[in-house]
Amino acid sequence: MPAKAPTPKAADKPSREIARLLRDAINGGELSPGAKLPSERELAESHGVARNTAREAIRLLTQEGLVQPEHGRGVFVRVRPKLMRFGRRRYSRAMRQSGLSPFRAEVIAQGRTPDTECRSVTRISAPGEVAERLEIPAGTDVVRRENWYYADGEPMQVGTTYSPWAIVEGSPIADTKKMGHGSIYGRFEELGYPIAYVREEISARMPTHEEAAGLSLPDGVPVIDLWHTGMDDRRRPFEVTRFVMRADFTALDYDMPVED
Amino acid sequence: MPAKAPTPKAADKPSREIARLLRDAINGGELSPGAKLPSERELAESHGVARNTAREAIRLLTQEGLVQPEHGRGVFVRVRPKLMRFGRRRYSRAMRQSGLSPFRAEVIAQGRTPDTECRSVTRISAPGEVAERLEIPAGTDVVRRENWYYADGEPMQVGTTYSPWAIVEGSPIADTKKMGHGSIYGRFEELGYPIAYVREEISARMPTHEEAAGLSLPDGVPVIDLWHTGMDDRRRPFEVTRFVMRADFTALDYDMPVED
DNA sequence: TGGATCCACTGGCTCAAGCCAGTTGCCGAG
DNA sequence: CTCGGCAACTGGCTTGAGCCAGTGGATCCA
Repeated sequence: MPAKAPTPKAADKPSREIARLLRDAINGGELSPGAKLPSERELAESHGVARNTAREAIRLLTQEGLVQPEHGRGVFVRVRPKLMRFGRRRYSRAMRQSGLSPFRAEVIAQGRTPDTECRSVTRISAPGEVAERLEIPAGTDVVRRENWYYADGEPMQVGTTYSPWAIVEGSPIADTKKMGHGSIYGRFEELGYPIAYVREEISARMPTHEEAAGLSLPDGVPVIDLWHTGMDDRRRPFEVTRFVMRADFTALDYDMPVED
Repeated sequence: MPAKAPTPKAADKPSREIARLLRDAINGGELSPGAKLPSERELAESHGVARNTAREAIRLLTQEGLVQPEHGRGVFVRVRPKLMRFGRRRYSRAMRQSGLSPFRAEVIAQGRTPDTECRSVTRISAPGEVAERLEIPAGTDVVRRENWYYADGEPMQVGTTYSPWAIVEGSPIADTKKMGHGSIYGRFEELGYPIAYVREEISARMPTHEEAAGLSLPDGVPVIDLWHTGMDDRRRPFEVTRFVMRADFTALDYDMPVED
């Protein structure tokens, strides 16, 4: 009869218990987005634990992306941004010249202001993962363009585009920073490479330090890592872009018919 | 001439410095995948810091997914699993009856053993995000099937499928656990809903506690959150599935023609 | 030989204390 | 009234200590 379970409650570790209480308060609406949590010291005192333990609870919630500490100000319930839906991830030839990339279109649709910046254009020898996708020998010369995409001034994604030097030599693609992403396929068409197929390979991971810093990512936000390959009507790849996107702002939609 | 920069090295916080050293050792190959790191106490002593500080360094690397602590054994360099590429995410009618889902195909291609388990089949009223996608009023009765997917016994993804009760009533879909995922579209076709279009909406995020526990996710691994909607030839949705997948094992490939 | 036990080792978690570094509002000098 | 500086907050990070809970090899007993 003594047994071992008078308290099935299992009274979790204090840090997890505090995290649970706060999580419930957030999900239950008692703490709404943007609200300030009690300070670490207050939490510690009110729960009768050391400050480190309260801190650990907050760390857990931060990792879950529920909450965001701001040095000197406090800990705030994260405002969940609307996901940017890069709607129906289909590519139409019309987009080719329009200069309206899926990114710009979506940002404008959300009533925000898009901005794109080409940070660098360089000629390098192709890294393995690029060469593979371009179906060229590793080490072949390629042009690398690094583009940053902003919404209301906040960086949202980085796209690094590679094209074989042999194809783009002499074209503005090879040396000009000023070139909207949307119109780039027009340039390729002039070069004899009309865009006809695209392939996208998607994975997700935690950002590296550099990415987290560059994209001003809060803790606990993963990135979507998307390799985009553009191919001509004979399925010859002529351009690959690696996008690194904030996962908390990004959703990708694909829509496709089922084949026979 | 005195200026302010005799030490541009900036001597980072000790925990970050230790993390950096370990990271370099891992990336540089001195510590190869599967290798055991020095214990927390050793690290602390050899760097002249408190154990907590060494611990913090390891926490950083864990969050980056570089390293995995195992209670009672040590901290190990993560073995980066090969991504499972759910190749060319196109759906062919042939798949309809074959019982060979993209998941099973990929796992077998990797020389691993797939397994699928239907954990529950229940009748519930549709949550908002399901109703929206099924284009039915929220609260309408739907059948919910929860499927778990394993490779070599390890859980890789969970798929929760919802279909309107009105459609599947009487069919094995509505009450049988034993039903391969691949063959489900055959059933729907019998019911007058041939699969003709699919839509997939993809985002990524950190897992909830339950998901992390259920999928035995190590710290610092995000999940891919994929809503899959199956539609018939008139674009009427009849089935939606929400997949939650380990991002460290998953890559999704889409291949599509560019429209005019 | 085979099995249970023990112990030295690992990470997990907490405590109490202290100093540093952003942020903000208040208050007093000009 | 304005501006500078201070003080009282906030989180960030470290220390050194202690106990708990898995792991796995050595050891001892039947």
